[in-house]
Amino acid sequence: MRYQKVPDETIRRLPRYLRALLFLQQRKTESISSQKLAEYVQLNSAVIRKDLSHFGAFGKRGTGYNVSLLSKTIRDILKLNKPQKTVLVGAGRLGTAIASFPGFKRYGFDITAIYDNSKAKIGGKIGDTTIKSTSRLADIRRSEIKMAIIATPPDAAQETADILVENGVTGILNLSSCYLKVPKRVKVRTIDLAMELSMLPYYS
Amino acid sequence: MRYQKVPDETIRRLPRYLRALLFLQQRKTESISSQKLAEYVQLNSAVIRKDLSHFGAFGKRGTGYNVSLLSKTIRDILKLNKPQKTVLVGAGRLGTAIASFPGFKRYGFDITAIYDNSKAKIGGKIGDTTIKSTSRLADIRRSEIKMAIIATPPDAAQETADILVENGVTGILNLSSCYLKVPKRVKVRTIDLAMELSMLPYYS
DNA sequence: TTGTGATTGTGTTCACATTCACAATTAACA
DNA sequence: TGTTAATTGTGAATGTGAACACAATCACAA
Ligand SMILES: NC(=O)c1ccc[n+]([C@@H]2O[C@H](COP(=O)([O-])OP(=O)(O)OC[C@H]3O[C@@H](n4cnc5c(N)ncnc54)[C@H](O)[C@@H]3O)[C@@H](O)[C@H]2O)c1
Ligand SMILES: NC(=O)c1ccc[n+]([C@@H]2O[C@H](COP(=O)([O-])OP(=O)(O)OC[C@H]3O[C@@H](n4cnc5c(N)ncnc54)[C@H](O)[C@@H]3O)[C@@H](O)[C@H]2O)c1
Repeated sequence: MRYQKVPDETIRRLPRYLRALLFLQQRKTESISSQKLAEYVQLNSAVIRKDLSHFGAFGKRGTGYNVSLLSKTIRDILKLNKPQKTVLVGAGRLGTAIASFPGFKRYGFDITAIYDNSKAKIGGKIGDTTIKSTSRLADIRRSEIKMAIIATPPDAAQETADILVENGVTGILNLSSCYLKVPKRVKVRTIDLAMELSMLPYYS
Repeated sequence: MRYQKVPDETIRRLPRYLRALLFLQQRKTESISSQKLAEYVQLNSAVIRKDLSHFGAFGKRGTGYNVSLLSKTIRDILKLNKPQKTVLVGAGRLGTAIASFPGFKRYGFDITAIYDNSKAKIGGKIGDTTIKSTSRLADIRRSEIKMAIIATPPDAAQETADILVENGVTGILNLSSCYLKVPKRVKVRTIDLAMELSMLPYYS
């Protein structure tokens, strides 16, 4: 697959399609038109068709897309078919909320390791997973962990990212309020809820 | 101010600038060039200059921008100068993490009301704020609350949004995994952490 | 006052993303 | 088998945002 050719915006939308498709699968819907899917995900139907066409033509004209085929295809594209082992660093309020949220499993993520640097937290458990000391963070090298979630305070985020990247992580969801410097091969998505909230009053 | 004229992307970036400026103010930095600011927020300096130019010319050529003036100006633009009273609906794991996070205050948000529909939670407290029953959610009409954070399960999100909008809310940060239908005058930002994470493996 | 070095503000160009619109294709059915 | 209605896949048109590049401006020093 030629990554260059596919727009970033397309990749960003694929999970939205997948979420809708998983919902439709629960409802035992067998096929769906781009038009109907567009309503679910609040987009123009042409966007959906063009997005999907980057990866081949798996719609049927006159009918639409087969829900389970499309769902499987998108999971393949996004590499979500095999469980993605994921590490969480920072078992604070936000980190704990994330670690105990069952919803990630549905998208193929498995939080198999949790690290924190607080004596009070190390050794404790979230669900079945024991919180380990960040002094052992480099241990992830010997696992198959490629994905990471950073939920530490901002001033610990960069050093955390450095260790993660050194030890095999190629994707980071960064929830701390600062930007990270990483090699080009590593993909970082930074979400600061305070930033997202701060946009809203402007429009009022 | 003519909202139409200013690109949405610009508004989305202003909070990033503000965050960097608040940091610089702590460091007692008096002025900053677009070039330096660009490094902090990981953007091209021309983007910053163009963004700011939509609202006037408050930079000094040869010197850069006055940090505290720019910070105040952006807060004015974003309407963050007066505390924005905010309601949280859904005091679960994510909601509790948000309600107990002190960082929102720095951007002018004040979570003055929390609602949940669980008997076990109603009457409890997060910090100084008592969790109230969603049956009383319409009470927010008599407050000055314009902003809302939805952290309920997805199937309760739409009905929650409807009540919020009916009672004066014009901005919603929606953390539940579904899209909301609201009147055009209401601005919604939907963040589903599972979606954000799902993009990452593609690039690995 | 004049020259110098830095930096803004912005017209222009370029790149990308969205929307339109329709020929091609399929399913259903008479 | 042929006709109809639906829907995809996609070239072309349109819209939007990012990057470039430089004249205008400013601080400051000689
Ligand atoms: N909670 C929110 O609503 C919210 C909103 C916006 C942004 N954030 C950001 O998310 C991050 C986490 O927020 P939170 O509310 O969970 O904070 P928190 O203080 O509750 O949790 C931080 C956790 O990180 C741990 N930690 C500190 N240094 C560490 C290190 N070097 N290595 C590993 N772990 C370390 C702490 O022991 C703690 O458990 C922060 O950067 C915060 O700015 C949070
Ligand atoms: N926790 C995460 O990491 C995470 C990640 C991605 C998405 N989400 C989404 O965020 C939302 C909240 O997640 P969570 O982990 O905090 O869930 P949670 O189950 O811990 O909390 C949900 C809370 O909402 C309350 N609630 C239920 N129905 C309600 C109603 N009608 N009105 C008001 N309150 C109601 C419940 O009593 C509970 O306190 C969910 O939609 C979830 O899909 C969470």
